[in-house]
Amino acid sequence: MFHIQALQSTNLPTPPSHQRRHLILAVSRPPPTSLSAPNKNPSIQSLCKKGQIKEAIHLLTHEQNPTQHTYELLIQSCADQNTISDAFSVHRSLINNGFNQDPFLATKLINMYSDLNSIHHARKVFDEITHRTIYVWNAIFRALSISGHGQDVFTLYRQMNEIGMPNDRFTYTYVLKACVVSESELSSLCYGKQIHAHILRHGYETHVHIMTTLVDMYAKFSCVDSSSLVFSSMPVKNLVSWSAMIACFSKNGRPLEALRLFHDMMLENENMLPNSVTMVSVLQACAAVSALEQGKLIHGYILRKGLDSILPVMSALITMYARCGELELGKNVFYQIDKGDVVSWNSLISCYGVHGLGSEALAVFQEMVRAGVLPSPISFVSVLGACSHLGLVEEGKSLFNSMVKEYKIRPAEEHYACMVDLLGRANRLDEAARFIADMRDEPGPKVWGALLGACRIHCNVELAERACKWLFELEPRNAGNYVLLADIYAEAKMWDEVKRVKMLLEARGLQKVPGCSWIEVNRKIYSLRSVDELNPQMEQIHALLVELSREMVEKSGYVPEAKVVLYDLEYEEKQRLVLGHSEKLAVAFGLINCRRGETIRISKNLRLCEDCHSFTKFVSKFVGREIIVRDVNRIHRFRDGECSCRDYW
DNA sequence: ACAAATGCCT
Repeated sequence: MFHIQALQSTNLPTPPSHQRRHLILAVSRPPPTSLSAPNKNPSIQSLCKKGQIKEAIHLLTHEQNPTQHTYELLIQSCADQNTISDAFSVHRSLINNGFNQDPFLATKLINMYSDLNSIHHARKVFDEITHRTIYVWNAIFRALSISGHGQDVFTLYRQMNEIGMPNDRFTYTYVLKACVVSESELSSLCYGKQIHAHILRHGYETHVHIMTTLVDMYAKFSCVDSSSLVFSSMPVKNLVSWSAMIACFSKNGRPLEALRLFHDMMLENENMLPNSVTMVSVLQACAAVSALEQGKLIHGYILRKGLDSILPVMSALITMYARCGELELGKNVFYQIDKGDVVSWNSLISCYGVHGLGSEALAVFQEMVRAGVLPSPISFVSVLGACSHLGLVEEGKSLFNSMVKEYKIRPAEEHYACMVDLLGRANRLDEAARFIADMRDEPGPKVWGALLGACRIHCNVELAERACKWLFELEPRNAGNYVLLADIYAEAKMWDEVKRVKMLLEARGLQKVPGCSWIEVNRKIYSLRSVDELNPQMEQIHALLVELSREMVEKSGYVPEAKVVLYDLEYEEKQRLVLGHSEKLAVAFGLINCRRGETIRISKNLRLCEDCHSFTKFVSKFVGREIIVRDVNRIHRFRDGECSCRDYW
């Protein structure tokens, strides 16, 4: 028997060079056959099961003949206990006992290191094993995908095909995952499409797992129609497939289709009961369209099925109520939670955030810290947003510092963007620009976008141009940036520049995202767009708007603000275009169709424009109704000619 | 004998 003394190195299982010769000898020895029954070392086994990994390792050092099964248990235990130093001890011992070329254990080791977030060591195991079974290949694909090393997966996948190693059904799911997490977005979608072709060529087009992963892959690239095509082509769909497709619609700005699909699922499959994951996506769709009645029905279902003990469901409920304008209902859900996690706390913080209650959001953040819940990066995004809304520059700066110093959270681009927004909104644009210049990381599109947004508020043409120089480079296909710049030029009456930006937009084949508003009437949800010919009431809606507008100008002093339209058009023409904004259509639709006295609840996919804001204020007084509009950021509650945002949004 | 798909808070 070969005896190799235990290695001293603490972080690497690789032996020093003078021992390699022994190792090679060890390698050439066939792995010990497990003639010995597994219960030969019952104590290691039982210690592993109890999670006492340190004690198990101690016994291992005295064990004369550890078997493959012993190591399997030890490796699993290390992964469960999350102790990497113990993992190294086990790995070293395994090498010393001649198991380092055992593919079964290599698979286990790769998975273990992956679970311990140590992709480097997982890769080392893979590189050093010479006999790579399909399990070993799949394990490294899984590990690389989870750790975000998509490019490495593609490289290895190509190697695997070159040496003629056949893929199996597991390979495809991992490689598709790699596309989603990969570093460079565009090339990954190309890869995804290629893998899709491989999958069809190998006859997996009916495989539920693989097809569902494909649906999700396209969803993550916002290729909603591709997801939908794959989904429709599936001869067999299970709950996960349906949930993936519903989530795809919810996450990609098509909430109505998410809700429709959910209802189709329930109708077509009597025995397919939605689970908590399905419910979360459906709640997100309700939130997106402010479908309060639908949301309440779902809430009832959740209670009946006992899904109200599941934190993600509760967090989604809180958000749904808040985004529908029902702060109190959202709070109630939060206080029904037994023991919340950081996500449910974040939900409550953002609950106050969308209602523009910055001080309350800050207070909840402090309460969360006092309750001993560690704030997450997202907690800071929310709370910095609150500071920005309140104009609390110093408070925001100190929170940012404590995030880095106290909580050791490395600022992500979102956090930098929050700071730029904070400074920019407070009309400290120069300081914001200096903050960007002093950043430790390369400023990305979110940061420049925040600066551009602030420039719009304060009409700073020069700085806006500087931000756009970067933005047009970093995300040339984001139409929103062009529109914002054109808005700023229009505000400054620089019509030639407005035209120039418009032409640039067209030359690049881009269109601004069309405005869309949603409204729920009698538990049915309607969407309205300015170019909508489908709504049978469109003529009635237009007539009402013209009449309202005229009467409010005469009787209550409403002044239409046509400046929000980019083009250098005649005033009358601008008026006509502005009256066609989707939220005004929705207001009129609500006035026509909602019961008297009922609150009109509208949601919109973009930011509320100034004229619509002013118009809705006047309408609320003129017709004596409460109107709640949620735009991308926040709630506007219009009552008696006033808005809850106090004209600051 | 080993391995897979959907979701909460920005």
